[in-house]
Amino acid sequence: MGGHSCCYKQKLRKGLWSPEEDEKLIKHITQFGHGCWSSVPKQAGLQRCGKSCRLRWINYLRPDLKRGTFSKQEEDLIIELHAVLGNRWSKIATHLPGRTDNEIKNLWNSCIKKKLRQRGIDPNTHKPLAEVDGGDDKALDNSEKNSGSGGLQLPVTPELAIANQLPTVDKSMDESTTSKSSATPTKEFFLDQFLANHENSSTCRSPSPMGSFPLPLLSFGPDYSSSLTTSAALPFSSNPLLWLNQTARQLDATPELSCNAISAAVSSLSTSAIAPPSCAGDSTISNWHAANCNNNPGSSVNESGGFMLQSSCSFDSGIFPWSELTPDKVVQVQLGGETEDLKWSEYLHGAFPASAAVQAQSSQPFYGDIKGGSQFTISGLSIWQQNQQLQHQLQAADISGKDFQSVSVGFQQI
DNA sequence: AAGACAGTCAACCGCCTGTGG
DNA sequence: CCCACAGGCGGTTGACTGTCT
Repeated sequence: MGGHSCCYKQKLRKGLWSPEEDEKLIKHITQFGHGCWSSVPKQAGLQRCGKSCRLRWINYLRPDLKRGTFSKQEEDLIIELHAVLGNRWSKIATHLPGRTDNEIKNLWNSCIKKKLRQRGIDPNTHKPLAEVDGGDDKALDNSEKNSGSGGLQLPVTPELAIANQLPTVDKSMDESTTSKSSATPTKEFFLDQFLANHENSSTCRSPSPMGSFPLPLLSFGPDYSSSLTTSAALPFSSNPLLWLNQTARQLDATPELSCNAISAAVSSLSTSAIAPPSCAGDSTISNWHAANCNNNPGSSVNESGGFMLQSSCSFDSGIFPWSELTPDKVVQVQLGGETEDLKWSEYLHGAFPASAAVQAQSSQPFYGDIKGGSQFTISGLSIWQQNQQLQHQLQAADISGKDFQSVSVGFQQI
């Protein structure tokens, strides 16, 4: 695009993608994988730059994408994650299966921000608006500018009020975030651990699907104010995130603090039976693990039992006869004993009842929104899925190895 | 009916980081 | 160490759409 070398060489198309372009890109990637993105447009016969192709694929054409509106649970989760991660949309997106960072970012800017303000909460600091410089728009603008740092911002609690007296929380957070050469475990490391632990713990959940979700105070339901008062006596279990924040802060200040102790505490957070006030019976969190596995699109975990197209199970387990789908081929889909006849084009547009059923069940529409009547066969999709599976297995091994290394170094230095 | 306005969303832009020569 | 390149990310833009007046 614009300033990128891949865009200099020839006149490249910009703007919206045509169905034909989509078709070309899908065909190419499902057959060959994307490999080097900069070579994709050439190989696929597209007058686009590689980055544009990548974006189009990631944000729109990928078969493991959810489409459609966000559920209330997803919105709550985004708010909670934003309170922890700030504007790191890609990180937030990894916790929402089938959602892209772009989608989440758009939702945040167009919708959630407004909702939070209506609730009297500053969307950037997650504090009551009254506390953000009088809560006027000017103050909002200022805080918005500061929000990009992804600082750890939490709702105001008595503990946080104390915590806020300690200096340079966000700064140290940012430094720890950016100075990746530092071998000392950072707050972010523990936050990641924290989140990861909860993702993991959600896979062996107690009967309540939300039983282990640890961010009760980050819920902005009507009982928000009551949680402010009840959390004071139990600094650890009642407000684990705050505890984590403070502990991590102590860690910054006192590196002699045992890393093991922190890790153990973080782990125990995930197993503590904290029931968040506003998320019971939520299916989104049921998919939290799947979100984790969404880093691995080839994974097929969906413990809620719902149909999740994001995962390879949809493609590889033969639920849908992808390889046989053609634009006008009639497909039979069995749902609850009833058989639905539908065309592939309807399939793509999510117009068949199954999509509605699936949507109702899991708040996720089927891969239904490919624009403009793209018509193509998807015979290569399972190949793509397999490639993805392989790639992500390799990546996962690599990442865990790196993590292990950095943790080891961190332990050595403490 | 038509223009104004607001909301949504796909796509672009520019910057940063990692990697390989 | 420097440079070029690719990929990734967050911020922003602009087209489109729906609603209101």
